[in-house]
Amino acid sequence: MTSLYVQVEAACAAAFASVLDGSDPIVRTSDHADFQANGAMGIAKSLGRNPREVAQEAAEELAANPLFSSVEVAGPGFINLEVAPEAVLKGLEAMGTSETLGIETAATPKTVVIDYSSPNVAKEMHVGHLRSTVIGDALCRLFELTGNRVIRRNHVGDWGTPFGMLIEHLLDLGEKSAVSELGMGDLDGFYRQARAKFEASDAFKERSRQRVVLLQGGDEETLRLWRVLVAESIRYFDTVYRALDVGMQEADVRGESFYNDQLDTVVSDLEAKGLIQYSGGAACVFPPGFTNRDGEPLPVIVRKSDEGYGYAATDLAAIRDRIEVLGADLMLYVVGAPQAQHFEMIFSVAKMAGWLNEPVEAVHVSFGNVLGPDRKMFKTRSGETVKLKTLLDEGIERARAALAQRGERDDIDHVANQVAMGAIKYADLATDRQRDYVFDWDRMLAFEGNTGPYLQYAHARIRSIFRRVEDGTEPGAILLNEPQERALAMALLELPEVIASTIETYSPSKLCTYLFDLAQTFTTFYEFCPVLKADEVAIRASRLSLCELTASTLRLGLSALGIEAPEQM
RNA sequence: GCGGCGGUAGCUCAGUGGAUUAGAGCAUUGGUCUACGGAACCAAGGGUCGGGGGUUCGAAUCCCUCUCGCCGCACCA
Repeated sequence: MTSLYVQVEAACAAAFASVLDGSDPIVRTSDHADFQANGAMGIAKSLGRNPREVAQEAAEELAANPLFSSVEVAGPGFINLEVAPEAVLKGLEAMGTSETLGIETAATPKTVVIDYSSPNVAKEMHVGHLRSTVIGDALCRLFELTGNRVIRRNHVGDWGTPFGMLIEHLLDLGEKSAVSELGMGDLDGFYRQARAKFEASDAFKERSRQRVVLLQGGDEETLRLWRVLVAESIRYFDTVYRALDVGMQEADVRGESFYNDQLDTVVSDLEAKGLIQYSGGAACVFPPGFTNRDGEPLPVIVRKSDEGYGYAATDLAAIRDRIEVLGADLMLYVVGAPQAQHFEMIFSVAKMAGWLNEPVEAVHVSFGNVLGPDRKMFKTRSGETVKLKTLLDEGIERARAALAQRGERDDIDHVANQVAMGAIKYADLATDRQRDYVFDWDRMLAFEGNTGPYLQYAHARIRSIFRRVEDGTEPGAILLNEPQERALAMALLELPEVIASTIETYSPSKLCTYLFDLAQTFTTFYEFCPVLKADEVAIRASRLSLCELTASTLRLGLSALGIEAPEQM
C-alpha cells in the first residue's frame, strides 16, 4: 500500500505527462483543498502555452480518477484536489493493519553508518555532546524504522598527547583510587588535576612526554594503563547513554586508536596516487577550493612534521574502513557546525583518493549550539561547561516536581524519568538542527506548547479513553461524517511522507512539527466529536479507531525520536 | 580578507524544489461548554519575513548587494 501522497503525486504526474512528459506535477498539501498541483504554470511556460489551459487539460484527466472527488482549476493554474472518501477510508484501513502505520520500508535497504556522540576519554560528557547524541540516535532509529541496516559508531577520542599526562596522573593517584574516581564519573576532576600538574610542573611535563613516547611505542605496561583509562571512561559513558535511553552500545565504540595501524597505509596510498605534497615537513593533500586567510591553498595534514598523525588521518582511515569493511552506502557524521570545513576537506580527499565514490555518500549532519537563557553558550553560573549527567539529573528533579503538582502517584520516579528525557530530547530535536537553540527548563518541561511532555500527555490522554470504555465498545469501521473527523484522518495519512522527508533532510524537527500538529488536530476533533458519549455504537467504534490510530502514530513518532510514550501520566 | 550557518509576531519557533489571505505555541484580550483526566475550544489584536535592488504574472522562498550575530580558516581534536 503506497501512501496517499504518493498515490496523488503519481496520478498528477500521469495527468501532466500527457501534456509534457516527465514534468514534475509539484504536488503539495493545501489550505484550499486536500492537495494542490502546481505543475501547470511551469509546463505552460516551457511550452509557451496558457497555464490555465494546461491545468484544465490535466484536470480533466484527474477528474476521471476515482481517487478524487473534486478537481478544480484555480487562480493562474493551480489544480485543487479533494480526495474521495473511499480512498481516505481505504488508506486508514491499510494504516491500521500495518506494523509501521503505512511507513514503507526500503525496497533495497542501505547500510548506514552513523557517527555520533563521540566524547573524549577521561573527559566529562557535557552539553556539547547532547545534540550529537540525541540527534544521532534519532537518525539511527529513523533509518532502522524504514528498514535500513544501521551501524552506530562512537568515534571516541582515546588517543593523542594528552594521554601521557593522564596516565602519569593515574600512576600518581595509584591505579586503584584513580579507577574509583573515574568510576564515580568524576572525569572532569581527573582531567583537570592532570592538566594542572602538567602546567605547573616541568618534571611532570617531562614524564608525560616520555609516557606518550612509550604509549606510541607500544610499551605493554603503558598500554595496559591506557586501557584502564579507556575502559573506565567508556563504562561511565554507557551509564549516561542508559540514562538518556539512546541506542549507543559499548560494542559501537571505535575510538581513534582503532585506526592506528591503518594510518601508514592511508599515507602510502595517498602517496601512491600522487596526492601527497610535503609542506614544512608535513605530508599534506591540498583539495582544490580551500584557502587560508592569505588566500593560499589549505592542506589536509595527513601526517604531521613530527611524524605523528592527527585527526585528519584518523578520519580518513575511518571513512575507508566504513566503506570497504562495513560496506556503507551512506555515512553520517553528526558533529557540530564548526567542523564543517574539516569534513568538506576530508570528504574531498576521500573522493580524490577514489575511496569515496558515487553512489556512496558521506554527509556532515551539522548542528548549532546549545545556548543559555542569555543567548550565549550554555554554561553554569560560574562559567563552567555543564556536565551532561548533572543536566539529566536536574531534568528528572524538575519533572518530578511538575508531576507531583499534578497529583500523588506511586510510579513517579519512572514517569519523571520518561518526562525529563522526553523534554530534553524533544527540545533539542524540535528546533531546526542548523540553528542554535536556547536551553530553557520551563519551556521544555511545560505541558503546553510544542514540547515533549505535551505530546506524551496527549498520548496518555488518548490511551486513557480506552480504559474508560464501559459498554465494551471496541474500535471498529471508520466513518468520516464530521469535518473534524476527516481533518484528523488526513493528518494521520501524512505520516509516511513526513517520515520520508525527515530522513531525506536528516531533520528530526520535521517529525516533531508533524506530531505537534497531529496532537492539535486531534484536540479539535476530540472537542467536537464525543467518543465515549456518542449516541450510536457505530460512531463510538469509529471514533475509537481514530483515537487508536492517533495514539499509535504519536507513540511511533516519539519512539522514532527516542522518546517514550507512557500509558499514564 | 575568504568561507559556513543564522536574522520571520512581545517571546520561542514553523514555513524557503515560487504560487491564492505569511502560520503555530507561549503571553495578552474577549467569548463558550454541567470539563470523555481541559493537552480545553472558538475568536481577536499583534509581522516593513534584517535593509536595499533585481528576475517574474507572482518572492519569506531564486539572484545581487549591504548589514548584524555566531563560527571556521596548516601540523589540538
